[in-house]
Amino acid sequence: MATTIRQVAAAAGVSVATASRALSGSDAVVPVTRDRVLRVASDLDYTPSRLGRSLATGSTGNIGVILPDVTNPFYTGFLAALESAVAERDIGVLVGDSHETPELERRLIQRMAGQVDTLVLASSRLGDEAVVAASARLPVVLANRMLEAATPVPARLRQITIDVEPGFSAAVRHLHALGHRAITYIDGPAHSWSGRQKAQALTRTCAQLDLPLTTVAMTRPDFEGGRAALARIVPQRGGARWDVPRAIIAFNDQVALGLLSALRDAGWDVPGDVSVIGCDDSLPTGMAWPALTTVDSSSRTLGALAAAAVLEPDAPRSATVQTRLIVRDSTGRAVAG
Amino acid sequence: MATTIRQVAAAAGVSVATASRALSGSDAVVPVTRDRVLRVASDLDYTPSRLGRSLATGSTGNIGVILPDVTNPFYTGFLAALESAVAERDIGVLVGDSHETPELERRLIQRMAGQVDTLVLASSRLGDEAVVAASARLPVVLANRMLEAATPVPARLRQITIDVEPGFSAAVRHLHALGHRAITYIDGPAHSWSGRQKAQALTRTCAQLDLPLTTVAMTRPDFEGGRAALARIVPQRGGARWDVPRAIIAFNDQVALGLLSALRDAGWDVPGDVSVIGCDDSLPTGMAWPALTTVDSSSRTLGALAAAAVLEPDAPRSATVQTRLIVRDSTGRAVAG
DNA sequence: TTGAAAGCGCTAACAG
DNA sequence: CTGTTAGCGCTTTCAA
Repeated sequence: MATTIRQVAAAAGVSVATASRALSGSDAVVPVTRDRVLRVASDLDYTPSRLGRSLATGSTGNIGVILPDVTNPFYTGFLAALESAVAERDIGVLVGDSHETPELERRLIQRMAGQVDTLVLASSRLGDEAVVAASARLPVVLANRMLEAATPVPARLRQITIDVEPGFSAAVRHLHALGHRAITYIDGPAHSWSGRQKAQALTRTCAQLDLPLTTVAMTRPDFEGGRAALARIVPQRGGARWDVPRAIIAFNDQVALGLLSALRDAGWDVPGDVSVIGCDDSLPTGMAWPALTTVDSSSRTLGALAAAAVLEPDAPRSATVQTRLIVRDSTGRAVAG
Repeated sequence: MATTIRQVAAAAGVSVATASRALSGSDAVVPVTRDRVLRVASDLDYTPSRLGRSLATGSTGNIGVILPDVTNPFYTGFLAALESAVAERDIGVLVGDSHETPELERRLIQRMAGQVDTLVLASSRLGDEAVVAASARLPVVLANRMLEAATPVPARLRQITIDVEPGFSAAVRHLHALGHRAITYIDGPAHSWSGRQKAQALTRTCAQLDLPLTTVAMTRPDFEGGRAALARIVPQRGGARWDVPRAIIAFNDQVALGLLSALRDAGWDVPGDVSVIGCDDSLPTGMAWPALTTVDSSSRTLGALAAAAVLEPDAPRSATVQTRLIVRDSTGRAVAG
C-alpha cells in the first residue's frame, strides 16, 4: 500500500487537516510547518491519491474522449493535440473507441460519466437526444459535429466544428476553372455529420455553377474504402471511357490516396486523365503521388480547440476551424471528352 | 448530483448493504428483494460511482497505457487492439503520450499510479531501474521492450515482445538469394529496444553470410524520417551510381514508404535498381507502390497479448509475437554494379 | 494557525 | 438473508 496523508501527518507531527493544507499549498499554514510537512512527504515518497481527492472534491482531474476509430489518422491527430494540451495542466485522458457504433458509444459514456470532469465526443454517432442527455450529466464538448438547428443547446455543451464551406466551395470552383463540367464526390460514413456538411457544400456550389454532382457511398473512410468505392465505378483504361469520373473530390485524404491507387491500377493518369482532391491536408510531402490537392482542415487544430473548451471555463459556446483549398499536383485541366 | 446507492436503498426500503449486494449480483440476497432493488435502481437511473467503489475495493477497473506517440500507426494499432479487448471486460483505458521522452513518461506513470490497476508501457524509453520501480508500485506490462538480461525481473512485471530474428534473418537471406552483396539498414529512434533487436538480427545474419551491413541513423520512425534519412545518401540517377544502396531494410513500413518516395524522386526504380524491405505489414494493399516486401510483426497482435497479460491473472511472465518475411514486389534481383 | 470530525459513494466484515 | 458499522484517502467546515 502506498503512503497516505495520515502517515505523512503523523511523521510530521501534525493533523491530517494541516498536512492536507500544506500539501495543497494553502496559505493558512505557517511556512515552517508547511516546509516540514513537505519534506516529510517527499522523504516518504508520498503521492496523493487521486481517488480520495476526487471523492472529496467532486472533481476527478480526468477527461473522457470518445472517438469512432483510434486508428484513423484524423482522430489520432485530434487526440494527440488534445492530450498534449490537457496533460500540461496535469489532466488525464480516458479514451474509448466506439467503432463507429452508437451503442458502444453510449456504453462508453455510461462507463466514463462517473470518473471524468468533461466528456469530449469526437464525431459522435449519437442522436441529438443522447448527446443532450449526456450533457445533462456532465459538461460535454462535441467536436466535429453540431446539433440540429432545432435542438436547443444545453448550457454545458460546447460545439467545435470545421467549416468546410470555404474549402469545398473553392475546390469545386477550382475544378470548374480547369474546365471540368461534372463532379464526383466520394462520401464519408453513413451517419457522419461532417460528411453531410461536405456534401451540402458541394451541392450548393455545384448548383451555383450549374455542374452535375454524383455522390458515391462508401463503407469506411480510409484507404481501402476509397480504393473499393472507386474501383467499382472506374473502368480500365481503354474500356468504356465515357463514364470515367474526371473530377473527384474525396471525403478525406486517406480516401483520396485509395482513389489514386485504384486509378493507377486501372491505368488512368492523375492529373492527366482525372483530377483528385482530398481533405484534411494530413499527408506528409511525398506520401501521395502526385502531391495531393486538398482542403486543409487540421484535426490537430480541432483538438486544440477542444482542449481550450475543456480548460477555459468561459470558452465560447462554439468555435470553428476554417478551411481553405491547397492546390498541388493532383488536379489538372479537363481533357476533351 | 447523480443518484447514490443510499437513495436507491431508501426507495427500495432496504439497507445500503443489501442494495449493494443486490446491485453487484450477490447470491446472498433473496430474489424478490433483489428484483425490487434492481427495478428501483433503474427507475432512478442509478449508475454506481466508480470512484466510491474503487476507494472501497482498492481496484479501479482502469488500466493506464503509455505510448511514445499516439500518432504512430504502430502504437495506434496496438492501442486499438488493447482497448477493444479490455473494453469488453468493462475496463477503462487512460492513455498518455510520452512524446518519446523519459521525463514525460515518468510524470505520466506518477499521475496514473493511483488510479489504475495495471500499467501498460509500450516501447518504454525508461531505464530498467525506472521500470522496476514502477512495477514495485503496481503491476506493469512491458510491451515491445525487455529488461536487460542482468536485471532481475520483478514478480509483477510481464514482458511482451516481438521476436524479430526470424523475419529479419529471412529478409537478409532473401536479398542474398537475389544476388545482393551488401545491405543497408535504416535504423529506428535512438533509445529504441526494438531498433537494437533489429540491428542485432541483421548484424548476426549478415556476418553469417559475409555481407557488409551499413546502418543509417534516423530521427523519427515515420514517412518523413525515412525520406529524409535516405535523401541524404541517395544520389540522383545518373550521378555517382557506385554508392547507391541496392538493398535496403527499413525499421518499419512508414520509413520504407518514405524510402520509396525518396528513391522515386531521385529517379531510381524499385525493385529494378533498388530493393526495399519494410517491417510490420501495416500497409493496406495498394498503399505502397510497388507492393512492399515486409517483415510481418503485427502491433495488433502485440496489443492483444498485452490485453491477455492484463486480464488473465496467471498469464505467462512473458510472451512473444513471431515474425516472418512476406515477399511482395519491392525486392528484386541485384543488378550488376 | 491548527485540530477534530464529518462525509464524498461504496464495499465488506461481523452480527443478528 | 439482512442490517449495522467501519473504513478506503482525502478535503473542508467548524471550533479552538
